[in-house]
Amino acid sequence: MVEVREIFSKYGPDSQVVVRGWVHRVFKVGGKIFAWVRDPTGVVQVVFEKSSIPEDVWPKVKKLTRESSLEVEGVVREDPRAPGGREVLAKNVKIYCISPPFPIRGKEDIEFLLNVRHLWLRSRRMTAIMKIKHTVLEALREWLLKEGWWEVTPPILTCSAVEGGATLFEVKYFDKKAYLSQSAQLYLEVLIYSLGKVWSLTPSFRAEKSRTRRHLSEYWHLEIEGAWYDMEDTMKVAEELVAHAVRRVLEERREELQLLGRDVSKLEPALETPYPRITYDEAIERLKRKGFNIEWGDDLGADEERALTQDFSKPFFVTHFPKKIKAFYMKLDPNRPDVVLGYDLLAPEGYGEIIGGSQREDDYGKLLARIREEGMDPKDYEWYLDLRKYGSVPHSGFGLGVERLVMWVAGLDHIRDATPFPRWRGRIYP
RNA sequence: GCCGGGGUAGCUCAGCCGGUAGAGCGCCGGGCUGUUAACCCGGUGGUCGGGGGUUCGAGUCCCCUCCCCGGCGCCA
Repeated sequence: MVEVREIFSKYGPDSQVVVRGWVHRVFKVGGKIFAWVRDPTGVVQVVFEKSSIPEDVWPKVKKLTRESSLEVEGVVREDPRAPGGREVLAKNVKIYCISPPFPIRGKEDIEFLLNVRHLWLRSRRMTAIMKIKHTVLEALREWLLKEGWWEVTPPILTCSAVEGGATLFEVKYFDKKAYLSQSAQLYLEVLIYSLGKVWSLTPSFRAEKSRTRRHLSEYWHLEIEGAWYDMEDTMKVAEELVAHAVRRVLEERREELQLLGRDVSKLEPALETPYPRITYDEAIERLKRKGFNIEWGDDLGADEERALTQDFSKPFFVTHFPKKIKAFYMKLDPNRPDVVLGYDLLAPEGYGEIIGGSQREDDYGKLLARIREEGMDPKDYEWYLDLRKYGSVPHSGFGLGVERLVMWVAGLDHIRDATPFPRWRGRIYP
């Protein structure tokens, strides 16, 4: 058994090969049948000639359809008329399954494709994206393990909110109510007291009916938390981590990026760290100069974020946001208590936020005050507040949206394609 | 939640001032020994998203409703 890719590298003309896979496309021309056979590594043209295969096999080959599965035994030969310059002349074939007419032929609209997502995922485009995501995930893990971060496993079923109750998915938990995790952060904060530097990769859930191309209801969330880390320390982690992932993709997924039409020169500046840093104050100034009607204290909307990304050719940080637009757990800047020691990392080319992080409030009294200020019930955060009583230390962390990162790296125009089975705006099928 | 666009054959769509449903592709049959979205001939194809109303007559006009897509907000 050989991989299709190997026919174009390792196995030259006249090699005897056996390949198996799926019929990507089939053309029937008189006494010849051309089938493009796809496996996970590529596509090769297989030629069936009436005289080249056993007589009893021919009628079955005539029935081949798109996405039929088969195993072909044949000889490699060169032919300029074949895609890629090589093809396999079939000597024999075992057909596993003749498919009924395949519903996807390339002109379908997005709604239809989403309903047949289970079949659409076989496309070369989706395959390329999934391979890129694989490499991104591998790179993220590789970097963190190399740098001594402990991988931990926080719960998905949780008792409390992190980002606000309105966006929680509620589930039945025996005779109680529980919620699907929106973030592992609070649990990671628990674990730094024993492990110091921790990270996790988990699904996170947000019940917002977001109608944007940058939001999923279920997404893969990579979060880190480090004891004794201040804001700047974790910003360094963030930029090195992202740069490493981009480096890995550029090294290992060139072919896939090319298939997607991704301009890799747009990615190369991200290899070099540090990434630029601007404060929220400066962002507002820049936006005012660009003609935006925005005041200090306003959150950065999609248009504003997009406009800022035009000023940079690589990811960049925006830091020190007003406290009223950020979460309660962020530490206030001791020199300027109206802003937090928090940051976003925005990807260029209009992609925007891929990481959000901060130094955490480590003072019991101040954290309690912030919880009350936000109108939340301190009772729900008793265990979290405990962390500030028993050996509290300065600490910081961030969350990275894996699909956001993949979307930017792969140059996708919608986040739903950065995950095989997108859950967003209520979609749950297939 | 708000704003905009849409739902007609398996798929992509057309359907004018209301007059009784169309094309291309697919599929089926036939032909073709180099196809690259093959081609040629013949055949097949419909709860016009759902409900109600106006009308002699509704895909078309009106009301209600469901679903999908794009944008905003929220965030990673």
